[in-house]
Amino acid sequence: MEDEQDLPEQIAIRMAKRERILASGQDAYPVSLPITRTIDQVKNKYPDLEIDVATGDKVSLAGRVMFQRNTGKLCFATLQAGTGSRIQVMLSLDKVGEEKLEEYKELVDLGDHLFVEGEVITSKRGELSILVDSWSIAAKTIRPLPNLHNELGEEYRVRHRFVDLIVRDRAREVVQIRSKVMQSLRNTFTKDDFIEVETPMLQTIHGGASARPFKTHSNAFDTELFLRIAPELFLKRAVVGGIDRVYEINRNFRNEGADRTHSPEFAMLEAYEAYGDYNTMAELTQTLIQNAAMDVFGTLQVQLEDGEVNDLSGEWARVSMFESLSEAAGVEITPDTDIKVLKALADKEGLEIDHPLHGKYVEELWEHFVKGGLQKPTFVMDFPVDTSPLVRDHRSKPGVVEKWDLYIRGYEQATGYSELVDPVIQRERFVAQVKLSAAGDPEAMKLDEDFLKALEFGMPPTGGMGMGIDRLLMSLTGLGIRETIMFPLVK
RNA sequence: GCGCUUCUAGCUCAAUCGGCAGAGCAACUGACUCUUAAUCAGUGGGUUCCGGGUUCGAUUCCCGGGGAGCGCACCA
Repeated sequence: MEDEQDLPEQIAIRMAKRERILASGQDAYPVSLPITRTIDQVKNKYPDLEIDVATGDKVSLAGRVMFQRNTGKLCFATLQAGTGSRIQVMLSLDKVGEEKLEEYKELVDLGDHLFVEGEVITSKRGELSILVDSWSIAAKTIRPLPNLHNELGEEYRVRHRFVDLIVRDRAREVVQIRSKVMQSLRNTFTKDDFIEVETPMLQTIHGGASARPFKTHSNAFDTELFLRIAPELFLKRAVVGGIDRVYEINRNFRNEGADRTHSPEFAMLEAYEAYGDYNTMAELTQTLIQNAAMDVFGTLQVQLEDGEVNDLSGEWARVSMFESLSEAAGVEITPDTDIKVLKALADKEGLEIDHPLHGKYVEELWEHFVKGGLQKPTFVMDFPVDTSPLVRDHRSKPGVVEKWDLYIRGYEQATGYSELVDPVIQRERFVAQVKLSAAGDPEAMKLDEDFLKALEFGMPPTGGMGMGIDRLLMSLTGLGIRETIMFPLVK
């Protein structure tokens, strides 16, 4: 650290206090403290004491000083636990003595962790308090907390999430909600006999999705490696190996733009079920999300940040992509519709699409005409074949594949397939992707020989689904993605 | 990647048609044994994001760079 002269005033003063504590033979950062109670335990034990009561109950506890009200001979402070619950402590001249009271006033700042021993009482105003017999510093804070009476700025919140978590209840709450949602998802899977695995994040060939990857280099293998854009191809290898019900919740990395709904690293859930198909995966997905809402909020009418309600109840609608598009566009559009007709329609609607694939036009037109109107949870079924290289052809409808996307409040929330398991067709699809890649599409998939070899050993009929965890949190809270991720990337 | 907006004290924000940079909270000194955003009196605290230019003088105007926010594009 720089010279004390150069430090901001408040930091220099606190550094000096730290020195004073150490010089007096005390510890500014003791390794352990004889704590007998948490703040929550005390509050739960005495929910409604009368005014001015002395319980005779001696406790010792610690917390962060959030408010201080120092007077001549009786000082008040509010301690906060990690849970956010708070309790008042009182230091009086007759209990702690003149020397320790002075020392308290001189050395203890807002933000410090304070340890106190004393009796549980209520003040003359009726507030549950600890009447302190003795105190010591539990951890000295060098930097001042921000002012608690204004909202923190957006950038400060994200760059100093540790401070945000101290001062803002909602920040702590979101962390807890996220943890509970993860737990609920895992419970649902466990009840359904799925097992959780972890597959490689460093890959020699990236696959399983259409996206630009992050590249890195292995010194040991002297080779280029990619951070995974999806776990899909490894989870399918697991299914080939007989892990019939398998899922993974872990991070994916995509070298794309970041905005309110996209983060370069994001948590992804993928699940595969042998002898399932895209219908059973739709049911599973609905169950996962509804269970999460019930487990975390106790309701399927989820209250969002802006006051709106996200209604997740009932059986979720299923609509066909081509049918819903035809209806909204007012013209019949099928997999056989000439691509020139699609291009003309796109031009007429002011869409700038320049892509060789028929399916790309269908998807873009669908997003233009239909997507925004899908507020209630809706499975959009049966996608174009040429944009879905890992999905099997529809069992009865020609020209489409058995794939759905789940939309909630206009956002893509999850996707599900009847997986393509025919190694010959899968090879053809990869070859088509390689041609796109050669034609300059940076997101086209690469041909993965090892994955094809796995399919050649026989993959059972399988349903698969993938869901963005951060997106799920957004649907359940109405927050932006950077608020659902505790430490989002900032430059 | 492109466009618009923004960056001032520890935090949240004012102000300047280009002329000594302000407030609230926080901090410091003092008073106060029932406060709770304690109160009262007083005090200090700034590379106005960085670099260059114009100017007697730039925090303000211009150019370049950086961070952030919003919109568009791409994507989940």
